[in-house]
Amino acid sequence: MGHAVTIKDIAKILNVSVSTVSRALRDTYDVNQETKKRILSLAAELNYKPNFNATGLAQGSTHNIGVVLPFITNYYFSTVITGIQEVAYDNNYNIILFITNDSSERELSIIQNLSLSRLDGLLVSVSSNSDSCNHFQEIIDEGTPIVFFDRIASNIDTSKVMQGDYKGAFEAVEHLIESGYTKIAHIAGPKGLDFTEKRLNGYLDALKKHGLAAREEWIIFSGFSQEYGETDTYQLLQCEQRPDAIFAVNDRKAIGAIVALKNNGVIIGKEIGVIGFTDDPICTIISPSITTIAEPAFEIGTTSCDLLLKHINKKNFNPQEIILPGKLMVRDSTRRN
Amino acid sequence: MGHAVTIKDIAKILNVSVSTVSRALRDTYDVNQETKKRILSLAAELNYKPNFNATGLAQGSTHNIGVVLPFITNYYFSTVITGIQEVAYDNNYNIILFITNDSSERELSIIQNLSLSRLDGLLVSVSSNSDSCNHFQEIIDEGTPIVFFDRIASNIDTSKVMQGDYKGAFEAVEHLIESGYTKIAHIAGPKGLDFTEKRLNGYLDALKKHGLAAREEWIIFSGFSQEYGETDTYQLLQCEQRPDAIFAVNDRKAIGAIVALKNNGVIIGKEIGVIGFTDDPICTIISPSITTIAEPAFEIGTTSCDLLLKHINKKNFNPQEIILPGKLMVRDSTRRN
DNA sequence: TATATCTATGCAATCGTTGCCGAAACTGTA
DNA sequence: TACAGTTTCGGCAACGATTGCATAGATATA
Repeated sequence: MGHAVTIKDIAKILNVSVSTVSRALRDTYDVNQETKKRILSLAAELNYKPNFNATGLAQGSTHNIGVVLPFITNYYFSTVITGIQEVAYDNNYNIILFITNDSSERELSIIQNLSLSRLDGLLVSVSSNSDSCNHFQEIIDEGTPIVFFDRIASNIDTSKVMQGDYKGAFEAVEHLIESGYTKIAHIAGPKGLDFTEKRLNGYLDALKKHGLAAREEWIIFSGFSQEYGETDTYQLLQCEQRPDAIFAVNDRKAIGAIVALKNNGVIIGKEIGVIGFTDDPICTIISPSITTIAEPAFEIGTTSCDLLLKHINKKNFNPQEIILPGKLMVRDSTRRN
Repeated sequence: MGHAVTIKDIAKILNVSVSTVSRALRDTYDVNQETKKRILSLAAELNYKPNFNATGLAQGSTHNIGVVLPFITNYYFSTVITGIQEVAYDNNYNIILFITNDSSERELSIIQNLSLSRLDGLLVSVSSNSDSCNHFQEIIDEGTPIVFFDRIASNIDTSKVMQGDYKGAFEAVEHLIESGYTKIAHIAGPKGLDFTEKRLNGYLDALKKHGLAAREEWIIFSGFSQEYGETDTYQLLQCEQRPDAIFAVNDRKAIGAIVALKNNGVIIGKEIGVIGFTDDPICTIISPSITTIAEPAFEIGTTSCDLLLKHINKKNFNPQEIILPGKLMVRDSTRRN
């Protein structure tokens, strides 16, 4: 109904020019204290809200940032978004959500149809099967900053925020060793993926540091789902040398391991220890509760958004790569009694 | 770098007026087939993207819809959003996310600071402790349509999309009865909440239909969390007449019930059946797996978004209230052997 | 008193697009 | 040939805000 109040309305009522109103509102030019006060109070009274289409047009900035990610239906990503949203809200930015369903085609289509005029910057976690990242480079070249988080495009020169996969894995395995486990298996992610590698290396180096052997049959690469966790575990139970602990690349696979071990009557913790990665809330619900490395999802969101705002506000902000440490959460699945 | 290509650039290159280009691009006015073809192909070649700030300004519409909800870190809401996003994407709308953290103050602050000029419409699920909904009415009065989903503001005359709480509860209890349980308890939500009432009524009516008694001591009102589910269940186990089945108002409380029953050595399914509501993925992970009523979260998202688009596009679209049915998912927690 | 300086404000162009009005250029009809 | 009717298109004024430039009036300086 009616129409939203504009600076013109205020100008007419107060019998001043629109430019005066604009300047008073933005507190940046010389405006008589008295008139400024009148303008501000009338604006408040009329509940004036700037039209962002107009400001966007005039000064080339909207207060929107785009968030592009594979899913939001899991603990990790939804928590990251909550972190992003927190910083964005505090800085008066809005977030526009783009979900790729982890499909590179969808991702490409989203990026290509993106109306950059609507966005001041972009926060992205690339879909797992997208190989080429030229489309991101083009956006950066056109002047819209991008910050990558979690699943990064490593060949693009911009800020990136990741969790400490290597260190987290190292710490996880070291925890197993310190708890007295010595025959430690790893059910890993798909080969070739960045963080599969990093977590694998953390695992290997922890073993090496403590003089433990890494047997090839104890390392299984497969998908990320619970089902893979189960089948991987059944395979481990067939090994000539049966392991006494399992480091899973993520919590879902750890859950699969738990299920498989239970099905085989193995007493978890006592006979075989299990540790995961992520700290999905399920870890505390399932029995036994699962020891895991908590990923700093919320902080990943806040840091990424902070960085992006810096890129937006300082033209030539130097790209940063930030690695946030995980945190060991000790629970029942690695308690020996 | 450079600047995005505009309609003016195209006009200059082709030596036609901007209005002709605009018309050709929008395919709505009379433009010579030949020139239209030239314009379209040049636009494609130059990778022209309309500036939404400008179109928004000119015709008073952005292609943005706002989504206001309490959380996104749970299965239900993140799935709803995924549904919303799906429809929005297909119709070339973007979604801007506002998270209230389930706080009415935050909700109010968000709504009051909303720049309506940036939004064509709003999809909202109100925060649980917000009593007054005047702020929503004001937005509607100013001409921005709102569609409520899940947690609705019942006194506002606009479209609403909900799940079938009453029928779902009815069906859940009937399933228990058909499975041979006769002494059915209900661990409910907080008193006074809309869907606490509806699920309670479904429970009561199903009992009545089958000539079963509803004992007061078998109905416990408390919070929504797993912990409440546990304490409620301990309380039920103390009852003079011990129930042989529990209908939980949601899955989290059902999980609590499972935990409590396990702790007391009760064999779930055989001695006491448990049924939940939502179909959180945890239901299939936990053991025993939990029978539940699946809420149509994704469909709630798509339907709400569909409705909102109708409100946006037809000025006086008649508000509709849509109730989407849940679906019984039978699992181990209600199998008697 | 005349001139320089400053403060406070207005004017008008601009951002990219839409949409109304009307003018050529062309077609068809009498 | 004259006139009406179509097509096709250009001009121009919005939309709401920002901003460089100009200027009126007040004040200070000589």
